[in-house]
Amino acid sequence: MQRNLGHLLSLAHERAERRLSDELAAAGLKGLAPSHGDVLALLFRKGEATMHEIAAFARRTKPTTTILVDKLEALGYVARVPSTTDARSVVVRLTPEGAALRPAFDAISRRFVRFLYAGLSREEAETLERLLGKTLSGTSAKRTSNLERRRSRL
Amino acid sequence: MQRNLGHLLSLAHERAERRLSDELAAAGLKGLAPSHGDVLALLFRKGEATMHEIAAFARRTKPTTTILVDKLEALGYVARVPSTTDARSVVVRLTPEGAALRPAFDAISRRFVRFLYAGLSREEAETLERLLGKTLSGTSAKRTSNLERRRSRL
DNA sequence: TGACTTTTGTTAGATGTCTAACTATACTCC
DNA sequence: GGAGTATAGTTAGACATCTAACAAAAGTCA
Repeated sequence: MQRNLGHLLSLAHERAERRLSDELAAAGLKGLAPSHGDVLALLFRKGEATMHEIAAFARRTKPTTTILVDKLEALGYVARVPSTTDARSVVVRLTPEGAALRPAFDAISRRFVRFLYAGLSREEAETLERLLGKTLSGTSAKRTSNLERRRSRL
Repeated sequence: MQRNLGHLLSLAHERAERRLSDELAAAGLKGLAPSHGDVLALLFRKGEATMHEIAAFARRTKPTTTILVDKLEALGYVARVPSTTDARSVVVRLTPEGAALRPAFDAISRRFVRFLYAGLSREEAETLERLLGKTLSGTSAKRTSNLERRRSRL
């Protein structure tokens, strides 16, 4: 049990998460977790997104997404706007304060990638990604489909 | 950001955790999380352990370990016994009920390993482990040392 | 058109996790 | 041997996360 794949996966994942949290904190975004970063990353890319889209992108459940966006909204980085095309739907947009985070975020992202791949040659990195991808195939990789799976059991 | 190592690591880790939770639930241990499994795994191996040893093995903080053991104790699987050699210390032992879980645990463990390595040849598995290990080196891998690091900053 | 189902998002409650702070015991060293 | 430091665990409080249950709007279809 000591050096198997499960253990290595845990270690690697925890290491990555912690690094990201530390980077976020160092950038003055002390309260933010990696998940909040995912939300912002999507908004930087798309400008705006519904709760549903954010949940799918960040691979979190809808309740979790609600809380994630609540926090970003409380911090003034995003705003909820009612959708004009679907009254059930909420559109989340970056505020000017949120948009201003982009340069810091891009820097964090670059440093994080450098951190992750440190010590690996390009070929090793590709092999690692390929093999990791291989273990993933065969199972649904999206959180959403996990939810569906569970639901469909009933 | 979409197919990088960080993302793959998240997916692989979440997939593994979920599988383990599902296995635990399927074995009738519905309330138990993978961390509880780590505690039990150590006790199966060593018979008994202090809170400190459990924390190190499971790579959780001491408060988390307290709560983990609280739950296992409430479920009747372990018991806290005061240490005879160190009055500060607590020794955690398996109860007969806890010891009875062992066969089910071993089965889960075997199935989990099979699940993790499914689709990988032996050579691929070794390569994956080696590369994953390589990304890990250079950073402290133990949770405990993270705590130390933080403390020593002050 | 109206009933049934699906989808969107929130609320409620639980849980594992963390940091900070505390108590109590053990260790160190002059 | 007593003061200062280190170590073992717990408590308190916060937070991200999940499942279950809900409200409201949209889609489906006879």
